[in-house]
Amino acid sequence: MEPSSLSGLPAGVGEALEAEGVAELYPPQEAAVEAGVTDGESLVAAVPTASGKTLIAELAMLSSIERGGKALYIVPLRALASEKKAEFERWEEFDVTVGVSTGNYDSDGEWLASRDIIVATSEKVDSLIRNGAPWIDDLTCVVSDEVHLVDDSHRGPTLEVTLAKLRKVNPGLQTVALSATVGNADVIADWLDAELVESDWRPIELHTGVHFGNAINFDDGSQREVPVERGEDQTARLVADALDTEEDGQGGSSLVFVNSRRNAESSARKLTDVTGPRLTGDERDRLRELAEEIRGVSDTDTSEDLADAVEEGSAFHHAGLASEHRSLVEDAFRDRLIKCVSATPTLAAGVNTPARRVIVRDWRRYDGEFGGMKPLDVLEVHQMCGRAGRPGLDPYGEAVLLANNADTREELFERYVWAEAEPVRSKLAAEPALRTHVLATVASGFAATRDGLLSFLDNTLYATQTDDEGRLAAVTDTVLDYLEVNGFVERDRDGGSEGLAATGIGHTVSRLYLDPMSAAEILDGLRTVADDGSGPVGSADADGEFVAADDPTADADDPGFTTYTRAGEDEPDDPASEGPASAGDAAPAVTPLGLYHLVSRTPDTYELYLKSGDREEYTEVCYEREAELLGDTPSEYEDVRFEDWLAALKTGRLLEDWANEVDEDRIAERYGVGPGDIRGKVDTAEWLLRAAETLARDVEGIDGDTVVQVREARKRLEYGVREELLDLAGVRNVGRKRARRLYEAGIESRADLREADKAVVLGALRGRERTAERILENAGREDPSLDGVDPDSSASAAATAGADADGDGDGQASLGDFG
DNA sequence: CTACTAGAATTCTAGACAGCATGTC
DNA sequence: CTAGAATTCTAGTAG
Repeated sequence: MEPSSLSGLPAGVGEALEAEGVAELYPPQEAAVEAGVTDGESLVAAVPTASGKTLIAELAMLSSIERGGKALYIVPLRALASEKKAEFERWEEFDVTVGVSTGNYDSDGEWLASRDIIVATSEKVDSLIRNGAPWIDDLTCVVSDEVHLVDDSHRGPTLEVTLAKLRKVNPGLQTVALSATVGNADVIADWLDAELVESDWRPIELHTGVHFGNAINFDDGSQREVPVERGEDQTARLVADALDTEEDGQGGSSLVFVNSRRNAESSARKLTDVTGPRLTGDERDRLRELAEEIRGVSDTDTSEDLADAVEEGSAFHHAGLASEHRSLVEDAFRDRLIKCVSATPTLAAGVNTPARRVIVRDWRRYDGEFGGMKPLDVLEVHQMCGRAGRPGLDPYGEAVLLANNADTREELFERYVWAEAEPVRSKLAAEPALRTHVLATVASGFAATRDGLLSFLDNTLYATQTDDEGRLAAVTDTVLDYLEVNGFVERDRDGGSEGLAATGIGHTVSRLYLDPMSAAEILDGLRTVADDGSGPVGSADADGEFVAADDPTADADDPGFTTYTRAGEDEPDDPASEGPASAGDAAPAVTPLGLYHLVSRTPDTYELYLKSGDREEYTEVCYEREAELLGDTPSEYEDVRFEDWLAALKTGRLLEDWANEVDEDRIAERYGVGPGDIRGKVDTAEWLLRAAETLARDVEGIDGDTVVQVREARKRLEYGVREELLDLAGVRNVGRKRARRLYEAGIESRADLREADKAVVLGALRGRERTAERILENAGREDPSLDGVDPDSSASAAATAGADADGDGDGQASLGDFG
């Protein structure tokens, strides 16, 4: 089928596709057209990666727009949002406009409403629905990319509920779901009332095989000799083999999947022996430049190690890297400059980074819940293998699993090569998921009664595939109890069907996109500042499930029997809850650490891993600074939550260090994290503190002064500075480093910048004239020009004595009069 | 006394969404 | 109840 023969698309689109080189639709695309994607039919396309799924989505969206509609494209990752946007922007010449909305990158709401295609993450869509984005009910077509992720226990339920809501708001909505090949695509199609297109067809052949001994055995029966001498590294030989096999005059790149960050780093270092000697002089030069760029991103060991490897044509890729690191590596790999990337699963599901040869070195990964090394899901391995074969560059792709004995080889064939991906299963009926979504569903008016709620939930994948009717209702009831006890919903049990309504604070929590348990924890923590009450009602255990306050061992899977009491109501043994605190027993002061610890122990923050020795170290810190921690410290010996408390304390200290201007490399070393982790933690904490500020204002019984403390703690995280630099760091182009230097030179505030001796400013900024001029301009100085000014060299030395310069010297003067 | 190495003991473990208002060194 | 690879430590040996 030729693109130009398609009907229903904007005029010229078919021809444009042919001009792009799409002479014929791929078979799955043709099947999709036959199933009616261009006529507004809903469709589930379960086809391999890189077999033209995106075009199916484009056909659906473009035809929908041609009929006067509006399309939404839901992606699983923020990084994919920009990738898709760039892809869709080629339709702008046909007057099809594209907008993006993610937590990172947001076009403003009104502008978004005028776009024809909107790309967003599932969480963002959920949030937009909660906040009543006006264009939601104008949608005529929604595409859900990688729908098989509904299987993910953490994020899957959001996608599931969001799709259900979109379809509820908009009954005629065309739903196009793109999925990897999974065991039960028919069930997904059933759920979405959609046609099903299922296919294994790929535009580039994929050979999957297992290497053991001296050869790779492929699934088609063929063999490739890759001898490995004793003591030689299997992976290295396979990478070398791919590089030495020229197609199109170039050797093939490899992608090595390993099971931990450390392995990724050490693998990259080792493979440097393979890639380095095969580089051309020109490549070396370009790689050296790239390495410099990488070093410039961050001055941590991680960054340094990456740069060292990259100079030799090898790289590693994992979530500890800063996002700039990641895209530098991805781009250089796509440009064939980097010959081999050793990666954790970040690269299996992320942006498009194909390689000639994919090597799945580790097929088991540590899983604490499982209690050991757990074999990867078939789906995950298939996704990794699917990265093999670069369209237009490779005649075929090769995916190789590694075995170190004959038995393992057979097992790998059985388990992965021949196996079908497992069926997708909804994870909705779990407390953490329902806690959030039940509240949001009630708060945004999708249900006003318990029956209404259950019937809404009946539109989810969970309902279509469960055989246990009662479970969802049972968990829902548990969650409703929790939400009621914490004051997020009100229940009216008088009528025939129990009435449900979100309270004011419940609405706020829903709109802020907080896990209700996070909100409860934060509110409780902030309240202790005022009245030192007892703990929250039901507290998070390691999984974010909640357990009854009076029975920490309650089985969360058996929700029927837990009961809850309002905080402080009947806990006679707790002396703290008896009567008001005596006059001498002043409320504890709020410190940044207290707040950082508070948000870090919330289920919305990932826990840092406690290494050996950390337990002792942080137990000590915990006792030293117990007065600062908000809420009651669990007992070291009796309470299972103590471990989590310490992990949160570790995170809290990391944040405190950041706000105390500790260098990035120091923090990375001290906490055993990468630059990407630091940014991630700081971001999350910033977000939660902002939410905390809103909550604190919205709710009674929290001191206004506390709100100010929360804001300051947040701002200090935002800029990564101590209190006295807040004003300076707010000036554009002034970060934590420059602010500190200016301050040491006696320039302590924005006002000082406007008045100060230019020579001093220039000296503090180490003679960078352009930078200094920009900063002066940004600070609002009338005459920012630095022509003919010589830097004052004494200003670059730490001159604390110069602090008596003109200006008020109060670095935080502007803090209170905001908002 | 140092350098080296084999084997034992120990260590450590993937990923990443959201709000809000504008810009690090 | 359950793992395994990489790194570090240690003891033994050679130089």
